[in-house]
Amino acid sequence: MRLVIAKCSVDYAGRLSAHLPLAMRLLIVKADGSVLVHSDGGSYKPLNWMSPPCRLAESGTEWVVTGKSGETLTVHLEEIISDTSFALGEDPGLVKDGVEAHLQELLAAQLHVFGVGWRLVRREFPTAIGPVDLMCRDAVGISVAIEVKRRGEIDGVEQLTRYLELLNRDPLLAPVQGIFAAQEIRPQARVLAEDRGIRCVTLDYESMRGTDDGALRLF
Amino acid sequence: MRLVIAKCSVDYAGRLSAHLPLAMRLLIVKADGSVLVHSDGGSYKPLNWMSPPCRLAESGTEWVVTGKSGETLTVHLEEIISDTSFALGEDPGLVKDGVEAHLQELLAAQLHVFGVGWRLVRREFPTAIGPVDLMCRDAVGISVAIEVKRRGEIDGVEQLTRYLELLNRDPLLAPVQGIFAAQEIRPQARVLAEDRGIRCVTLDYESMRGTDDGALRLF
DNA sequence: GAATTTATCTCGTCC
DNA sequence: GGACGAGGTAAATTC
Repeated sequence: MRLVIAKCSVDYAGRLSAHLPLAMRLLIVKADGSVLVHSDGGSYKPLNWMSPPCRLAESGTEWVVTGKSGETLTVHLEEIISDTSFALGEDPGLVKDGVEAHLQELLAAQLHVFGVGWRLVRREFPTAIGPVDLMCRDAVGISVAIEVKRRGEIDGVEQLTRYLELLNRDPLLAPVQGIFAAQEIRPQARVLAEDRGIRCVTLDYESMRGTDDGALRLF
Repeated sequence: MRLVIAKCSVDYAGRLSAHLPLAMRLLIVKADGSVLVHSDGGSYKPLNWMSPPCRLAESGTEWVVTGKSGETLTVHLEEIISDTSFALGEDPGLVKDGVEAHLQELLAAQLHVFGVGWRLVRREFPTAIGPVDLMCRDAVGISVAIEVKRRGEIDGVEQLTRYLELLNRDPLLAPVQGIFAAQEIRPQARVLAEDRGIRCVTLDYESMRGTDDGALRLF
């Protein structure tokens, strides 16, 4: 990664034409050749940029970055304050705790959506064939295994069915009921689930976020 | 603007939770307090960031950036390779020649949308009060001044009126007709233009792009 | 791999 | 100031 602080003007010609008048800016040249032009404000979006794949041709005080489709970013360097390079290496990348995990978390805190008196046994309840998303007991103490999905499809019903079959062999747990909970449940999945005695619950993510217990209401 | 090259791990907690494992990265702290975490690849989008307005609290090897709604970006610095600051000053900002310039370009190549036998005299035809977007001659040699806008409003009609008034004083050009061409022409602007004998033409940008002469089909 | 949906969207414009 | 839509959208997910 190369960082250049310089007084420069920049022109872009591609889908649109854009021009940046002469000013002091940060130029970033990444390992893949992409170039970002940042000012000292605004959002994370650069004032101007060239996305990879692209090629940087440097000649004197002019950089010409050419993109895959022929679009060009031209940088005229007037005065270079700093020009440094660093070897950063590969980045392991961002890990997002996505929606499914969050839904599971919200549900664990709001078991009352299934009925009063329910209590959580544990999240990610371990079994020999994988963890059950939520293991609970209802008001009268019946075990309930809940499979949480963002989109409820047949695969998810099959998965829950396998868990239920296994769990029902355990005399300490049996009988175990099943709930298939998802933001959206496909008709075929619903038919299959109900045919197998599995209750289907569609979840309203937004309202669950809004009516949570407060600990999750930070944002 | 402060640039830090450091081995760091980053956590974001806001609308979603996200984590960046330990790796060497570029940290940018802008004048408005916003923070960007960039790797040496990917797009112009940072791996993680905090948008202004926000507040950076630095304590030892930990940065905690808190956003307006309470969301936080936490950076754990393991090893700092470089830490430099620069005064960049205000940026004059991006000038997009975007659609208007492109429309002018397309129109110049497709004068037949006005009528057969038209020819272009020149684009950006200079006058004492500014350039006329397109100066043409129609099939019988009458001069036509065309004002091109993305959105046709009264201002544009006034502008064209001033040009026409000036151009019509030139015996080599007069009489000069006017055309007000825009993707969308506001009713008031249309009324004013037609009242002054200026022809209004609405342009279909997409179809003009689609039927261009090929030279413009680079992107 | 193409099409569709999402986004800590950003950014402008209109009302 | 909020609502609405486009974006050099980019990126993830579904088909």
